[in-house]
Amino acid sequence: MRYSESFIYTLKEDQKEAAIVSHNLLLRGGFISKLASGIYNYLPLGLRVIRKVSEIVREEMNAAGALEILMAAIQPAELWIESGRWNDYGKELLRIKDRGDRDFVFGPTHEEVVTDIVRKYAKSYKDLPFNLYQIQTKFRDEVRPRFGLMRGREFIMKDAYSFDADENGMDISYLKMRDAYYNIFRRCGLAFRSVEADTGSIGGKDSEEFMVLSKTGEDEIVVCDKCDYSANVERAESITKDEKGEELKLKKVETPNKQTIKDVCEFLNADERFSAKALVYKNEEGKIFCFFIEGDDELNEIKAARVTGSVELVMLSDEELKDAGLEKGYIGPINFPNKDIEVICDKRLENRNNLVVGANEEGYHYIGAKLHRDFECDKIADLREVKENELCPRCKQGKLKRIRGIEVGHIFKLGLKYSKAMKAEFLDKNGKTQPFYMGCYGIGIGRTAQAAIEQNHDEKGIIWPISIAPFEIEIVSLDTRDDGIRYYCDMLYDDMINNGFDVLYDERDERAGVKLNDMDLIGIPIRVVVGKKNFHSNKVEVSLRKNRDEKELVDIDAVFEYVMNLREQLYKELENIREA
RNA sequence: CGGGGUGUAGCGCAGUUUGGUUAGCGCACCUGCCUUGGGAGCAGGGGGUCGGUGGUUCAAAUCCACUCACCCCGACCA
Repeated sequence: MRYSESFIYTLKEDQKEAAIVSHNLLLRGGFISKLASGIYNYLPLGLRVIRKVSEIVREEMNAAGALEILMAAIQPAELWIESGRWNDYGKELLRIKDRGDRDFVFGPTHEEVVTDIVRKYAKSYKDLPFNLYQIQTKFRDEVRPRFGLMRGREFIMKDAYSFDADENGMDISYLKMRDAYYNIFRRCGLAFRSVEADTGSIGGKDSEEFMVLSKTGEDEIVVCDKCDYSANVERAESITKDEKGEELKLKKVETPNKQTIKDVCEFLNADERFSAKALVYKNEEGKIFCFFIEGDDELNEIKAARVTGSVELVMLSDEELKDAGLEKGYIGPINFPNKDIEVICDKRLENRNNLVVGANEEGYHYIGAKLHRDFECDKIADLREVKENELCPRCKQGKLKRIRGIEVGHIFKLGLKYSKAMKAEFLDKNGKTQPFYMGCYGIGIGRTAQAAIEQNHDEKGIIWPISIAPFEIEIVSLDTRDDGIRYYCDMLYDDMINNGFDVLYDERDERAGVKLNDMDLIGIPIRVVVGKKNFHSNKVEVSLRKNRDEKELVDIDAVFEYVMNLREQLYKELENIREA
């Protein structure tokens, strides 16, 4: 593409609306433009990147045996009612009506539609397994869109759905996708890691998220420094060294005006780890739960929601606590005052021989309390948030670290959830009707592109991995009025284009600084600069975006080959990128 | 949805506290000259009615009310 014939508009100044580098650079480089909150237009440069990422995804999906389809973006409400998600999905689901007042949704995901397609056609075990995927625009009416393409409301996603005859088959399909994902993110030049994940509202059994490691990531993940254990904090577990403590007699003590765990423990001269604090939540149906965890632990709300089978948990207000008959600051598990509230204890409490707990009476606590001796609860579960440096639950030796990541992909084993709800069935060898075992696999295309910038940039701009750069090579002509230089540049450009390479040729009548700075901002990996300075000695300058200090003067006749080698080398480097 | 903040030209901003001529600056854009290896210079020029609506006033970007949009922090997801 010749620059003068392109549609590239760069900005010198940082964009106010961008809170993170990658968003700022996408805007400044003229890759995207905002239309509304969380809704963006892809300009030529941005679209090229989206296409590059999509193509890598497509190649790897196809290589894994998946079949590309394209489903309708607008879906009838009936399917969502059938799956039960018309109610469960909530406000994030964009609902629209047609002229006949019939309900539709703009698809945020396609489990329902794909299941509907499959149940119509695939009737025999002989058809299985298969995996259908698409790359398509989705819409989720996020409460808080932010960071450009990172969390848009309208976004491009690759979603794949596997169908198998049995659980074993599903596991194999899942592993195939897992492999494909490793290939995809590696080819995109990203430092990433796959982590155990919570399944969230989509439901299902196992699931893993693919995280691009970045300080600005919205997700926190826990990794072991010895083995390959890694998990989203939402689900991470750990081994803690438990001291049981001395077994003491239960005793009620006065604790006037001491409501927080810290105050109480200080007052009683007790270790916070030997106390149980109460956290009271209600779920979407208004059902109330009281969780007891150790005084210095944090409740992991995701785990808590899963244990209670809730979609969402909200903390009770002071007033609601009072209405429930609970004494704020003094809530304890002994003689718990409200039988309608489910009481759940963190499993760590089982290991303590003496605990400080509230007495359900203003101004009093118990000391020396012990689970199963002095009190019982409805459930015991893992409720706590993992802390840094605790022991790895897998190798039992490494220490856990908390780092941040950007979730660019997510794979799930769905099992029978949708096939049962929507009666998607086939006949097995014995002529028996069976529901499909399903899996679903997503990749955020735009998010992946932006994550690449977050990971690869400097103060001048983007440093694209060659595989997803809008162009692989740029030719900058610094003396556009010199006939010899123009003739040479035109030739070189034509040569490269005719050989199928992606080249941006800057032949604008601008000063050198303007052109070079624009190119640095846009971030094209290989740069060829042709100017008087070297051209008269039959040389041009070639350099890489990622290392501008190493400029090579190449003989004008050898440039084509030199650049082709560089290009090949850059692609090869991607193959060597390891999982972070 | 709760909390905080911002809306003045395509982008970045000043002006608003204390109402008062044709609303200003930088970048970008157009014309000409000049310049051409890291965002040049000179001269000339086009573009906004100050997010919207209503009000107060002789007079509103500026004061008041309502409203909309956007951004940031929290609970959800690719």
